[in-house]
Amino acid sequence: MQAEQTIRALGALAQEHRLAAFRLLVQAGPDGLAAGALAEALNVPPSSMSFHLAQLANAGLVSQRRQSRSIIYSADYTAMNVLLAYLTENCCAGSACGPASAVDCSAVAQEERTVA
Amino acid sequence: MQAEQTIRALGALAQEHRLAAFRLLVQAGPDGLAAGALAEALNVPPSSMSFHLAQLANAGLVSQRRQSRSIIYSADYTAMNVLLAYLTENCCAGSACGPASAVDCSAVAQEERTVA
DNA sequence: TCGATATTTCGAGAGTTATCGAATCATTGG
DNA sequence: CCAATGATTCGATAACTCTCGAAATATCGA
Repeated sequence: MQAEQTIRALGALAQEHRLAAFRLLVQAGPDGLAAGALAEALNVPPSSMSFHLAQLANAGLVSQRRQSRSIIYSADYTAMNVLLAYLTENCCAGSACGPASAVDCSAVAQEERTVA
Repeated sequence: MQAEQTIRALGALAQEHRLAAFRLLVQAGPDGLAAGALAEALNVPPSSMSFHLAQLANAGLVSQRRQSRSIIYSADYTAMNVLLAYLTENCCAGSACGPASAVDCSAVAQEERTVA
């Protein structure tokens, strides 16, 4: 069941510090960032950061590797793509969802535009 | 502050019943579905369904309108696109975004650095 | 107006999540 | 081996989320 995995990923990202950490990791690229660096950047105590990183890892959104004394985290792009693919499919209901930017599902919603 | 809104949307979708409900609403299109129909389809008591629909509405992912005795919910594609756009931008950060995915983050480079 | 139907609000209980200091574990340099 | 460094686990607490029955609200049909 794909929804299971999707829910875990969504839940993992649905938190201020975790979303911020993931963003930093995405920007950092494959080199990743150490747990401590993330904690400092986000101004979160190490134990709290560790808790959040564990959630992200559990959701499969980040991977970790030890480098000397540090533990380096890096974003798992594949997992993120799986998530985006699921949401895109379930957002666009089979119709076209702009592959180039994922920002034009609007065309699908006939005139249901409730101008947010 | 875009991250705020993103977190609310992610949190709203990060729940079995709500993700399922949203999926059904997306499939239903602009016509939407009544609260009761969703409750029945998902096998969830009406009061529970109401709770979840309120969360989705609060996150701006669905809109509601009364039609006679029923209250019809429908997916807000725009909100979903905003969410996807945010995730896409924060997923791709300049590097290629996975191949075998329905999402093609290609052109979306690193133009984040905007969140407060 | 009354009764039936569709939904929401309220309230209580159970469960989960977030926080963070202290203790613990792992690795390295000397 | 020992001290220092970087990170995690533990434990307690607070805060939030989910669940769902009962009561309240809104609408319709007769």
